[in-house]
Amino acid sequence: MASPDAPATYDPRDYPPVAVTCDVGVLTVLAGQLSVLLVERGEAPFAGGWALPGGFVRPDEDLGQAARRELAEEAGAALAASVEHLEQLASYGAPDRDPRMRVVTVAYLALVPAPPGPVGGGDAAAARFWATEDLPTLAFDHATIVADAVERARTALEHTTLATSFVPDEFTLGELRRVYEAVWGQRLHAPNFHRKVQRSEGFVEPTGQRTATGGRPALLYRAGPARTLVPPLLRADPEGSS
Amino acid sequence: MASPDAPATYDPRDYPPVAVTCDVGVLTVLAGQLSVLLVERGEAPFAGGWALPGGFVRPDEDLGQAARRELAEEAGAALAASVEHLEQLASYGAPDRDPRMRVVTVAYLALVPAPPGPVGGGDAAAARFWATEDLPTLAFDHATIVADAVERARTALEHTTLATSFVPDEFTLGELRRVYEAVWGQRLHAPNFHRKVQRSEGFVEPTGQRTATGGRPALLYRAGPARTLVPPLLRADPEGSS
DNA sequence: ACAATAGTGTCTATTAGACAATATGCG
DNA sequence: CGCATATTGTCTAATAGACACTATTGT
Repeated sequence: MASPDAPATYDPRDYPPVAVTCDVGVLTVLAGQLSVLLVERGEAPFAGGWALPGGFVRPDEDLGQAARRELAEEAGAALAASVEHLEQLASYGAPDRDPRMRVVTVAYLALVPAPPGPVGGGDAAAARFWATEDLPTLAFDHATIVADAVERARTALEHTTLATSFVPDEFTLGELRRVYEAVWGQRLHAPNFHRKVQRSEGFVEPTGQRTATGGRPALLYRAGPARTLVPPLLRADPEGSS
Repeated sequence: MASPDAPATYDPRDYPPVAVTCDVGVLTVLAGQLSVLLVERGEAPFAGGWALPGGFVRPDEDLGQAARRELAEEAGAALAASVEHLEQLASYGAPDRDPRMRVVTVAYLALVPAPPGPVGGGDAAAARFWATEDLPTLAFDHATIVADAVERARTALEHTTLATSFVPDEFTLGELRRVYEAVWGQRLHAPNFHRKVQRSEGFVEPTGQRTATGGRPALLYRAGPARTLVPPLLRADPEGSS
């Protein structure tokens, strides 16, 4: 780790202190909109502003553990328990990203099904989901982190089965399709989507049950064992090729 | 960042110190083998062992800058200058990953063309490329980081034009195909590869020049403006779908 | 009947993957 | 020539994308 013959002046103990935090971008699909969980800050800096849930990593805790703990503390145990997927997103460490001191944050991406009621129960003064298309001003560099989280989610849906993390245990293919439509921001052709999902080995498994939702009852499915989608489900036009 | 009402005991200044480092996995294709640059450690822990180039992030430096600086210091300016692509890979922060103290490392992935001569010129006692299939025992958790870097490179070649980072400015499609074969560890059908590359808008541009290499002279190409590959170039069997 | 959602059939243009064949250098 | 590598032609099975159509509920 230490450069083998770094000058003695670079003993880390001589450095100005560095803090390491974890921030979590919790995404869900709410009312047809890809949404992210934000908490209202109670203290400076950015007191009263909105930020991602997160906080300092404790001495004996791994980074992923810290992300889960902070999520439970700030957004409530119920929401933390509903997290179906948690992965590391990226780290952000611009020297001036926190006015108090040097802080490097390791950001995580979490996916949850739409919560049944209002979120809360955590320490934060307020916690709610915001449509990613209509965000308030965010503290620190959290707008960048959210943008990166959204982009990661978009590509994850192409190559993995993670879309099932946005729906309840049992779901219809229509619900799954609406997840794709919300995350990608584009309409999908229902009949073709139906077949492509079923052709992807291990993506979904029928339960045998049906639901009624105002039209013809739909078959219910469960997430299958596959984690990657072969072949991938590609967006029509990701954003140009260059 | 700070949990709005975290107990006062979690002021970061009270914590045992945390250090932040950057480690760089420099990949290249050497002698038909996907290879990674390792440096021999001069000091404890793991003195005499092999590790990724890297070191402590300095107070006023961004994470990516630290990665570039450490690379130049430990592997020589020539190699650092040949880096055609540098991206953040992931962060590693298990509490006991460094025996000296709590160290969180932000790992970067760099891609370079095969170096013309031996690497070196840096501070490290020794620096050389090792085939990723035949690595020595690595210090810290660097074996995990290398494995993640290799996996990232494999999928990057499917969806991006980054394969061109492994070859010189001007190259033949045969050289490009051999990069894919080395990184993916599988043979590719030359005629079909040739056409798929040319059909991918903006992947490569002909220079008009030719080379002779023992067979029919090949046309030389340059990297095109595209950064993403549409359609993607998919591996035959990535590793199963589940 | 009509609206609404689910699901199937089928056609066509495109593509992937395999193989054959040709091109052009070297000894 | 014979060998090696590059490049083009072409065929076939599979796929994507579009559209028409049928199915099953509630009002």
